[in-house]
Amino acid sequence: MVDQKDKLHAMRHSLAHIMATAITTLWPETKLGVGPVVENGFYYDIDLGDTKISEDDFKQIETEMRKIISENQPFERSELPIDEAIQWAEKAGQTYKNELLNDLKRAGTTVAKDLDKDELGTITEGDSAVESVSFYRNGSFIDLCRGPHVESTGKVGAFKLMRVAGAYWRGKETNPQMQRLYGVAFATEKELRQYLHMLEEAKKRDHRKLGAELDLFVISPLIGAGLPLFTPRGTILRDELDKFAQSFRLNRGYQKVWIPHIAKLDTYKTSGHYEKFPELLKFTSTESGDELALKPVNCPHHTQIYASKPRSYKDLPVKYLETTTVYRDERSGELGGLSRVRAITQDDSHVFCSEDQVETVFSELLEDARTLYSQLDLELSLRLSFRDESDSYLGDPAAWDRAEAVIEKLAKQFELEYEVGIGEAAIYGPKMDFMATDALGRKTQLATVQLDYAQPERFELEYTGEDGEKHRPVMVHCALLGSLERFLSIYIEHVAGKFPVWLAPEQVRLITVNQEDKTVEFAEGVAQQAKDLGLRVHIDNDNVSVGKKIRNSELMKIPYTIVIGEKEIESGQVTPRVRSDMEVLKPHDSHAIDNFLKTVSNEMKSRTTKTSL
RNA sequence: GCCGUCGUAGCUCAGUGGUAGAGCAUCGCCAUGGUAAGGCGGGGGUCUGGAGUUCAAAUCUCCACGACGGCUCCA
Repeated sequence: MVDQKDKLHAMRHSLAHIMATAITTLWPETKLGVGPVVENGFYYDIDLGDTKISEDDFKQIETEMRKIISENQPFERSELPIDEAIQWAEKAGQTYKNELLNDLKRAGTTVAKDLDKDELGTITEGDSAVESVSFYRNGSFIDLCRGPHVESTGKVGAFKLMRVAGAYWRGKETNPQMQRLYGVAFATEKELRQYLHMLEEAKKRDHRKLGAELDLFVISPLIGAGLPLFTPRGTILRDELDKFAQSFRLNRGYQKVWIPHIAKLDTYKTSGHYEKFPELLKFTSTESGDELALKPVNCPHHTQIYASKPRSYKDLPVKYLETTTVYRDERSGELGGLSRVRAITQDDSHVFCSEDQVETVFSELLEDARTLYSQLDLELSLRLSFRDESDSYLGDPAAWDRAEAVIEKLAKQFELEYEVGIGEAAIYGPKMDFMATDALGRKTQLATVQLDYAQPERFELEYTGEDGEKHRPVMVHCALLGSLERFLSIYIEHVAGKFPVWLAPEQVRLITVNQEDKTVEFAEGVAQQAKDLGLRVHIDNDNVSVGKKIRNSELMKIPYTIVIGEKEIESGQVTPRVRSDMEVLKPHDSHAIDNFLKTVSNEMKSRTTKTSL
């Protein structure tokens, strides 16, 4: 098994070399960057000066690659002293490789992050961190490379060039931008075809496509990019999800609050956001002269509710809950569908508590997140986001250490799978992020629980302790869904638009067989019964065929469709048509109308994903 | 913001320099129906916007805007 994985890795890596070989054959002036293996394939960064590769060139490159593959050139490894390697790079005009080699010589690494830390600025003659480097040769192509590779170019499996993208040299925005050519590769043609097929399937459940088809949200270029507008159906989804996520915390004594969406700029100067985030959206009120900003976070507002009166240790923990929208000026190229937007609605909560209450508050939220996500059928894992050694964090380092220790302890206690992300912390404290895995196996951060020692300090929050002294509370930030927008982008794709009954914007559709008064009146009666049970029901009385209306209902992914005609009016029985994905025990039974509606209503209340019809 | 691709009717798309098209949707008429598309007809486009080349531009060139895929960023 491990061998297979290593072999595939070598194939992909070898393909990166073969692609570089093809490109340097076609464009001899090409300067090469790096060409590593990535998930499902490989890429190579190249710089052709003013010439740009486009996807139209792929056919030519692929043809050249196949030529190299059919020649079955052996991959030969050789070792070169570092100084000779540098000479080679200079002679070949490979400036990027030259830079890498010099870093290797100087610091023994090419990892930019490590280099930044090191203060190994000078190279003394004859002294280097690395003695020699390895090269791989196939045909006339030579590349600095650690390997390993397959034996020869003929043994690389199936591949396809996918796309070309811009990528900064060594990932730094200030560096020149190179072109990155991505390819996918698998051991066999069959696996490649399966992968490409999976991509097609993923496209079908793209939340942007489903958002339009199911009439959930729209994005108007006039209103602006990254500012989605939710239709009546989409708003039902938002509200139901939000109600569900809030219910956990309401049960634990959280109290709802409300805040305005703007604040004086001073707020964010105090909180520290102003300094750190230039994307803060500010504007000036001409009347008062006050500088105002749209809120990029909710915590400062909530701190001021806390600070509005003296607090005793007996009041703690104080728990506020609010689903509200924050505004961030994300850069234009970063926006996309609902996953990155400029108006972000968070199901946010803030707890003000003493340090010895942190653990309880935190573990309650962990518990809730676990229940919530399992009910939504999403798998969770944890990422503990801790600080790195840079100085861009607020607050006392000793407090940070305590906080990080508490978080790691809880992660272990809950026996959740976790990884530690160094440098992923928020400016004011460490975080515990919940990574949800969706139906396509992709991991996204959704829920987050964050400890904060910094903001209570900055806003000078206090409570009076048992000892009669003033103490500083600790804040715990939490969003269980994260942002409603991003959550929906994942969730819509996870369920492919087939929402469980309790979330479906329309749960029951009544289709009339004809437009006679008798039929319409009967359907209206059924609809009213359904509404009385709290169900979301629509009547389709369009003057088209029954078959067509059934199809429309199926396309809209309505859980239950029932046809109303002579038979139903006389018998008072209906034969529900159940959406194709739902587990049905006895599909074509007929049910008394009120029993049917009650069953659906119970399914809604229990938030089940199965049907008991 | 940067690199690449794309922008034709509400949607999906055809149209390579010479009179703007199809399917679906919409509207009307006929058909009054039984579990995934009934029939016929009508309306709808400054071909994203602007400038240029040309006798002639949806089509070629440049600029702007927007969308998509990446990079960078993400409180």
